[in-house]
Amino acid sequence: MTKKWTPASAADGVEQVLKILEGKWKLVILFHLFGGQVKRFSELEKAIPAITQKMLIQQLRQMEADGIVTRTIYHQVPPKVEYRLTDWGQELCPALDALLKWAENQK
Amino acid sequence: MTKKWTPASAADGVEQVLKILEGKWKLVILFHLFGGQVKRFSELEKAIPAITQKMLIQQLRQMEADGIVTRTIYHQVPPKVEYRLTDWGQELCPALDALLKWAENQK
DNA sequence: TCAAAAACTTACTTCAGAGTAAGTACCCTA
DNA sequence: TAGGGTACTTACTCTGAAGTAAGTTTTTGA
Repeated sequence: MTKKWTPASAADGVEQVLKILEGKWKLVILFHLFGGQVKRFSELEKAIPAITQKMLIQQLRQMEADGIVTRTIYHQVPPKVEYRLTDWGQELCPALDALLKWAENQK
Repeated sequence: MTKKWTPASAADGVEQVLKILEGKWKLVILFHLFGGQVKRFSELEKAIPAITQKMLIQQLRQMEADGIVTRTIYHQVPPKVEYRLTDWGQELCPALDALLKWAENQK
Protein backbone atom coordinates (compact mmCIF):
# COMPACT_ATOMS: atom_id res chain seq x y z
CA MET A 1 0.00 0.00 0.00
CA THR A 2 1.50 3.28 -1.04
CA LYS A 3 0.93 6.59 0.65
CA LYS A 4 -1.10 9.28 -1.05
CA TRP A 5 0.93 12.35 -1.81
CA THR A 6 -0.08 15.90 -2.47
CA PRO A 7 2.46 18.15 -4.16
CA ALA A 8 3.11 19.80 -0.82
CA SER A 9 3.48 16.64 1.25
CA ALA A 10 5.67 14.92 -1.31
CA ALA A 11 7.90 17.95 -1.55
CA ASP A 12 8.04 18.03 2.22
CA GLY A 13 8.98 14.37 2.40
CA VAL A 14 11.81 14.77 -0.06
CA GLU A 15 12.94 17.88 1.74
CA GLN A 16 13.28 15.90 4.96
CA VAL A 17 15.59 13.56 3.11
CA LEU A 18 17.57 16.39 1.57
CA LYS A 19 18.09 17.88 5.00
CA ILE A 20 19.89 14.68 5.93
CA LEU A 21 22.10 14.88 2.85
CA GLU A 22 22.71 18.60 2.89
CA GLY A 23 25.75 20.04 4.46
CA LYS A 24 28.82 20.41 2.39
CA TRP A 25 30.52 17.25 3.54
CA LYS A 26 27.84 14.70 4.34
CA LEU A 27 27.84 13.06 0.92
CA VAL A 28 31.59 12.64 0.84
CA ILE A 29 31.50 11.10 4.29
CA LEU A 30 28.61 8.90 3.26
CA PHE A 31 30.40 7.53 0.23
CA HIS A 32 33.44 6.82 2.36
CA LEU A 33 31.31 4.65 4.62
CA PHE A 34 29.16 2.90 2.05
CA GLY A 35 29.68 -0.83 1.69
CA GLY A 36 30.00 -1.47 5.41
CA GLN A 37 33.25 0.39 5.77
CA VAL A 38 34.34 1.36 9.29
CA LYS A 39 36.54 4.41 9.78
CA ARG A 40 38.08 6.28 12.64
CA PHE A 41 37.84 10.00 12.99
CA SER A 42 41.44 10.45 11.93
CA GLU A 43 41.02 8.21 8.92
CA LEU A 44 38.15 10.31 7.68
CA GLU A 45 40.26 13.39 8.22
CA LYS A 46 42.96 11.95 6.00
CA ALA A 47 40.47 10.71 3.41
CA ILE A 48 38.94 14.18 3.11
CA PRO A 49 41.91 16.54 3.32
CA ALA A 50 39.97 19.76 2.77
CA ILE A 51 37.66 19.27 5.73
CA THR A 52 38.35 20.87 9.09
CA GLN A 53 37.93 19.00 12.36
CA LYS A 54 35.04 21.21 13.33
CA MET A 55 33.17 20.49 10.14
CA LEU A 56 33.92 16.78 10.25
CA ILE A 57 32.52 16.43 13.74
CA GLN A 58 29.60 18.69 13.07
CA GLN A 59 28.54 16.65 10.08
CA LEU A 60 29.14 13.31 11.78
CA ARG A 61 27.09 14.39 14.78
CA GLN A 62 24.21 15.45 12.60
CA MET A 63 24.36 12.21 10.68
CA GLU A 64 24.36 10.33 13.96
CA ALA A 65 21.36 12.32 15.15
CA ASP A 66 19.63 11.54 11.86
CA GLY A 67 20.21 7.85 12.44
CA ILE A 68 22.41 7.05 9.46
CA VAL A 69 25.73 6.78 11.31
CA THR A 70 26.78 5.09 14.55
CA ARG A 71 29.66 6.06 16.79
CA THR A 72 31.67 3.52 18.72
CA ILE A 73 34.03 4.85 21.38
CA TYR A 74 37.00 2.83 22.61
CA HIS A 75 38.27 4.10 25.94
CA GLN A 76 41.93 3.89 25.16
CA VAL A 77 45.09 5.76 25.85
CA PRO A 78 44.95 7.86 22.72
CA PRO A 79 41.19 7.81 22.22
CA LYS A 80 39.72 5.86 19.37
CA VAL A 81 36.30 6.45 17.84
CA GLU A 82 34.89 4.50 14.96
CA TYR A 83 32.14 5.50 12.60
CA ARG A 84 30.02 3.27 10.43
CA LEU A 85 26.68 3.46 8.67
CA THR A 86 23.51 2.05 10.19
CA ASP A 87 21.51 -0.46 8.17
CA TRP A 88 19.17 2.33 7.23
CA GLY A 89 22.11 4.45 6.14
CA GLN A 90 23.37 1.67 3.89
CA GLU A 91 20.02 1.50 2.21
CA LEU A 92 20.51 5.03 0.98
CA CYS A 93 23.00 3.72 -1.57
CA PRO A 94 20.50 2.50 -4.18
CA ALA A 95 18.43 5.66 -3.85
CA LEU A 96 21.47 7.81 -4.52
CA ASP A 97 22.36 5.54 -7.42
CA ALA A 98 18.98 6.35 -8.91
CA LEU A 99 19.88 10.04 -8.78
CA LEU A 100 23.24 9.41 -10.40
CA LYS A 101 21.67 7.40 -13.16
CA TRP A 102 19.14 10.13 -13.73
CA ALA A 103 21.94 12.66 -14.05
CA GLU A 104 23.74 10.48 -16.61
CA ASN A 105 20.57 10.40 -18.65
CA GLN A 106 20.58 14.10 -19.41
CA LYS A 107 19.97 14.90 -23.07
CA MET B 1 28.47 -0.56 -18.53
CA THR B 2 28.44 1.37 -15.32
CA LYS B 3 30.79 4.18 -14.45
CA LYS B 4 33.46 3.65 -11.81
CA TRP B 5 32.95 5.85 -8.80
CA THR B 6 35.34 7.01 -6.14
CA PRO B 7 33.86 8.36 -2.93
CA ALA B 8 34.73 11.85 -4.10
CA SER B 9 33.36 11.57 -7.62
CA ALA B 10 30.16 9.87 -6.52
CA ALA B 11 29.60 12.53 -3.88
CA ASP B 12 30.24 15.17 -6.49
CA GLY B 13 27.77 13.59 -8.89
CA VAL B 14 25.03 13.50 -6.30
CA GLU B 15 25.86 17.04 -5.30
CA GLN B 16 25.28 18.21 -8.87
CA VAL B 17 21.82 16.69 -8.65
CA LEU B 18 21.15 18.23 -5.26
CA LYS B 19 22.06 21.64 -6.62
CA ILE B 20 19.21 21.24 -9.07
CA LEU B 21 16.79 20.33 -6.29
CA GLU B 22 18.00 22.82 -3.73
CA GLY B 23 16.37 26.12 -3.32
CA LYS B 24 13.51 26.36 -0.95
CA TRP B 25 10.78 26.07 -3.53
CA LYS B 26 12.05 23.89 -6.34
CA LEU B 27 10.61 20.67 -4.97
CA VAL B 28 7.18 22.12 -4.46
CA ILE B 29 7.19 23.49 -7.97
CA LEU B 30 8.45 20.16 -9.27
CA PHE B 31 5.69 18.18 -7.65
CA HIS B 32 3.15 20.61 -9.03
CA LEU B 33 4.39 19.87 -12.53
CA PHE B 34 4.94 16.12 -12.29
CA GLY B 35 2.67 13.98 -14.41
CA GLY B 36 2.82 16.23 -17.43
CA GLN B 37 0.95 19.08 -15.82
CA VAL B 38 1.15 22.49 -17.45
CA LYS B 39 0.78 25.61 -15.34
CA ARG B 40 0.89 29.33 -15.85
CA PHE B 41 2.89 31.61 -13.65
CA SER B 42 -0.22 32.84 -11.87
CA GLU B 43 -1.46 29.30 -11.27
CA LEU B 44 1.77 28.38 -9.56
CA GLU B 45 1.50 31.51 -7.48
CA LYS B 46 -1.92 30.45 -6.32
CA ALA B 47 -0.88 26.86 -5.76
CA ILE B 48 2.01 27.94 -3.55
CA PRO B 49 0.61 30.82 -1.54
CA ALA B 50 3.67 31.41 0.61
CA ILE B 51 6.01 32.04 -2.29
CA THR B 52 6.81 35.54 -3.49
CA GLN B 53 6.91 36.42 -7.16
CA LYS B 54 10.61 37.04 -6.99
CA MET B 55 11.28 33.61 -5.56
CA LEU B 56 8.94 31.88 -7.97
CA ILE B 57 10.64 33.39 -10.99
CA GLN B 58 14.09 32.88 -9.59
CA GLN B 59 13.47 29.19 -9.01
CA LEU B 60 11.72 28.68 -12.34
CA ARG B 61 14.56 30.35 -14.19
CA GLN B 62 17.12 28.16 -12.50
CA MET B 63 15.10 25.06 -13.25
CA GLU B 64 14.86 26.17 -16.85
CA ALA B 65 18.61 26.72 -16.98
CA ASP B 66 19.11 23.27 -15.49
CA GLY B 67 16.99 21.78 -18.24
CA ILE B 68 14.14 20.35 -16.20
CA VAL B 69 11.51 22.97 -17.03
CA THR B 70 10.44 24.66 -20.27
CA ARG B 71 8.83 28.05 -20.66
CA THR B 72 6.27 28.81 -23.34
CA ILE B 73 5.36 32.44 -23.89
CA TYR B 74 2.09 33.45 -25.51
CA HIS B 75 2.18 36.99 -26.83
CA GLN B 76 -1.25 37.99 -25.70
CA VAL B 77 -3.05 40.95 -24.31
CA PRO B 78 -2.53 40.06 -20.71
CA PRO B 79 0.68 38.06 -21.08
CA LYS B 80 0.56 34.32 -20.60
CA VAL B 81 3.49 32.07 -19.81
CA GLU B 82 3.25 28.35 -19.32
CA TYR B 83 5.63 26.09 -17.52
CA ARG B 84 5.98 22.34 -17.90
CA LEU B 85 8.63 19.73 -17.16
CA THR B 86 11.01 18.46 -19.82
CA ASP B 87 11.16 14.72 -20.44
CA TRP B 88 14.28 14.62 -18.38
CA GLY B 89 12.54 16.49 -15.61
CA GLN B 90 9.70 13.96 -15.59
CA GLU B 91 12.20 11.16 -15.16
CA LEU B 92 13.18 12.63 -11.83
CA CYS B 93 9.94 11.32 -10.40
CA PRO B 94 11.00 7.69 -9.81
CA ALA B 95 14.33 8.79 -8.36
CA LEU B 96 12.56 11.01 -5.84
CA ASP B 97 10.18 8.17 -5.09
CA ALA B 98 13.17 6.06 -4.15
CA LEU B 99 14.14 8.70 -1.61
CA LEU B 100 10.62 8.85 -0.21
CA LYS B 101 10.50 5.09 0.12
CA TRP B 102 13.83 5.11 1.87
CA ALA B 103 12.54 7.68 4.33
CA GLU B 104 9.47 5.54 5.07
CA ASN B 105 11.75 2.65 5.84
CA GLN B 106 13.31 4.28 8.88
CA LYS B 107 13.46 2.00 11.89
C1' DT C 1 58.10 16.68 33.63
C1' DC C 2 57.05 17.39 29.33
C1' DA C 3 55.81 16.41 24.73
C1' DA C 4 52.72 13.80 21.73
C1' DA C 5 48.58 11.70 19.70
C1' DA C 6 43.42 11.58 19.10
C1' DA C 7 39.12 13.53 19.33
C1' DC C 8 37.03 16.96 20.14
C1' DT C 9 35.29 22.44 21.69
C1' DT C 10 34.99 27.38 21.47
C1' DA C 11 34.96 32.09 19.69
C1' DC C 12 34.96 34.84 15.94
C1' DT C 13 34.19 36.21 10.94
C1' DT C 14 32.31 35.86 6.21
C1' DC C 15 29.03 35.38 2.58
C1' DA C 16 25.38 33.58 -0.46
C1' DG C 17 20.65 32.54 -0.47
C1' DA C 18 16.23 33.92 1.17
C1' DG C 19 12.86 37.48 2.53
C1' DT C 20 10.53 42.21 2.12
C1' DA C 21 8.62 45.68 -0.37
C1' DA C 22 8.07 48.30 -3.96
C1' DG C 23 8.30 49.42 -8.93
C1' DT C 24 7.90 48.39 -14.26
C1' DA C 25 5.92 47.24 -19.08
C1' DC C 26 2.23 45.97 -21.81
C1' DC C 27 -2.28 46.45 -23.80
C1' DC C 28 -7.24 46.33 -23.29
C1' DT C 29 -11.70 47.94 -21.62
C1' DA C 30 -14.92 51.03 -19.58
C1' DT D 1 -7.58 58.65 -19.30
C1' DA D 2 -7.65 55.85 -15.71
C1' DG D 3 -7.57 51.39 -13.90
C1' DG D 4 -6.62 46.43 -14.00
C1' DG D 5 -4.47 41.99 -14.90
C1' DT D 6 -0.07 39.35 -15.87
C1' DA D 7 4.61 38.56 -15.58
C1' DC D 8 8.14 40.11 -14.27
C1' DT D 9 12.64 43.66 -11.85
C1' DT D 10 15.12 46.02 -8.52
C1' DA D 11 17.07 47.46 -4.17
C1' DC D 12 17.57 46.51 0.24
C1' DT D 13 18.06 43.68 4.67
C1' DC D 14 18.61 39.46 7.29
C1' DT D 15 20.07 34.91 8.69
C1' DG D 16 22.37 30.64 9.09
C1' DA D 17 25.81 27.58 7.20
C1' DA D 18 30.59 27.39 6.54
C1' DG D 19 35.43 28.83 7.35
C1' DT D 20 39.52 30.18 10.49
C1' DA D 21 42.20 29.54 14.24
C1' DA D 22 43.17 28.41 18.52
C1' DG D 23 42.34 25.89 22.94
C1' DT D 24 41.06 21.43 25.86
C1' DT D 25 41.36 16.64 27.80
C1' DT D 26 43.58 12.25 28.75
C1' DT D 27 47.28 9.07 29.57
C1' DT D 28 51.52 7.05 28.14
C1' DG D 29 56.35 6.81 27.27
C1' DA D 30 61.02 9.22 26.89
